[in-house]
Amino acid sequence: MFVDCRDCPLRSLPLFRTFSDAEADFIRAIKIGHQAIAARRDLIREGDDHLSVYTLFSGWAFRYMMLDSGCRQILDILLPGDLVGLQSPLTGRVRRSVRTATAAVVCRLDGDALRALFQEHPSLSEALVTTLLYEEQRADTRLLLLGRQRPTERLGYFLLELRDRLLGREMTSGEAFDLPLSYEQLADAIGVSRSQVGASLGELRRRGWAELRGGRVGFADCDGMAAGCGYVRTPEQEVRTLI
Amino acid sequence: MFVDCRDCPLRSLPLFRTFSDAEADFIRAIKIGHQAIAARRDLIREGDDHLSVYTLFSGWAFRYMMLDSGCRQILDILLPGDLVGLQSPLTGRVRRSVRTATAAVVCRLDGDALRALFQEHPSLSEALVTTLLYEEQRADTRLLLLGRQRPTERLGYFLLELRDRLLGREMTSGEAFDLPLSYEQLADAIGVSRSQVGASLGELRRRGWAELRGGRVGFADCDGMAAGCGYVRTPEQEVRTLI
DNA sequence: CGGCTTCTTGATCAAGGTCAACCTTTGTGG
DNA sequence: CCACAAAGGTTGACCTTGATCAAGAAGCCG
Repeated sequence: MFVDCRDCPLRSLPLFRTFSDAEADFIRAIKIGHQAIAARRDLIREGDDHLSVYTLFSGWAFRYMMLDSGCRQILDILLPGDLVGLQSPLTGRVRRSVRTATAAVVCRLDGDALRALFQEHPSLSEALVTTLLYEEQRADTRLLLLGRQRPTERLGYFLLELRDRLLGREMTSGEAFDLPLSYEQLADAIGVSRSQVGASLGELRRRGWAELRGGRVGFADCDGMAAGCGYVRTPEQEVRTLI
Repeated sequence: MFVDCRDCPLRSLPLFRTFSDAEADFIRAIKIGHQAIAARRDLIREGDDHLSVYTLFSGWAFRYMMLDSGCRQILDILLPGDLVGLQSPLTGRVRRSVRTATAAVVCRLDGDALRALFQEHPSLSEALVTTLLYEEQRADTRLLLLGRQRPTERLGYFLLELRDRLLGREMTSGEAFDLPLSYEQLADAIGVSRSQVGASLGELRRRGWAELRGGRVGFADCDGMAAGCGYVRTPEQEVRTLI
């Protein structure tokens, strides 16, 4: 499978910045090709030193870190359009891994050639910095969540944030979406135990906010849930650049 | 007080990337001037929409977020050389605040003019992206810490990371340093309660790793402490750019 | 296709961890 | 000398965890 960047269905989403022809040509030139990956496979392993950069084209994945004790912390959920592994070519070895949650397709880019972006496409590098700053904002919010929120609020926030990100990618209407994550993965993402995930899901249901059944989350009262979980929508639109 | 960027004592630290003459001229041109700030003052307040960007010149500060409940989470400690508030001019309004811990001096830059950096200094924008990716790595580690570590390890990790960052700035010999943070601020930084900070400090002392007395941390066994707290030194050298 | 294994969900429970509140001590500056 | 802030410790109440188990779903293999 080879999808020309011009025809990339992600690119037409209003979520992503529009490219100039020169920028599109550049990205197409450093694109190596698409690559299909099965579910639950590591795309990048801690300590890897390779130079590839990927864009998630379809499917779900997540970045994570492990402790020696075997504990895992999921740092972020990756959705289509997200850039994966930019660290390697720029900062060298990285201490985190990336794993698919579902079967996925990635668009593989030549990491070394990507560095020419800064020399040749200033607007694109500004957009990249803006995207990174936006990611930083999301990371800060996750930090607040893990440091100062109760399990139920963490889970509620997590689900609401996912919903908004999926809305931007037109992957949900907003009422419900398929959540391809197990209890254990949810637990590792919000920093609680598996049993706590069960209890928190029960509480979300009891309050009439949301429900997880058969791998699908349904939202009954987003506004109430957002208020109860301290969720504030951060507009993602027109901020992200798709490389 | 006005310090010419060429004479900036921070710039000569091996921690920071060396600048070309053209880059130094550019930074000097967008520098508005130094500004002294008292301890415990907000430099940036949540929701502010101003266009200034700062570099912390001397003193300690921290980024933080508040919840409606009044809970605070300290997101990161800012040390001399750190860039503050880059988000505002690029992404617009931000949801976090920056407060000084000690009396501090900041170097104020024209945020709008800073955007010309991408057009005019490609190497500098690559260095900036690398610095942001390095910050992301630190944020990921804090996430792991908050999600999956016990209070004592969180505190130990926090202190070891601070020590390494101060070493890079030649602000400590490595044996001890002044820590201008209250118990409450430590608690807000590592996501535990004040009483837990006391208990954790006691445990660090009991294990013969480190001790906090009179606002000064002393390290007795860094290697043992690093092993016990899961700390892995991430070399900060030659990664950071000082704008 | 059927039977086997493995994984996931969802619950319960005791053990242990954490918090907010309170108090005393220490140190600082007026 | 006093007022005030922070350090440092204690307590009971509450929350979270890890273990365990049973039922169901999903995947694998002959």
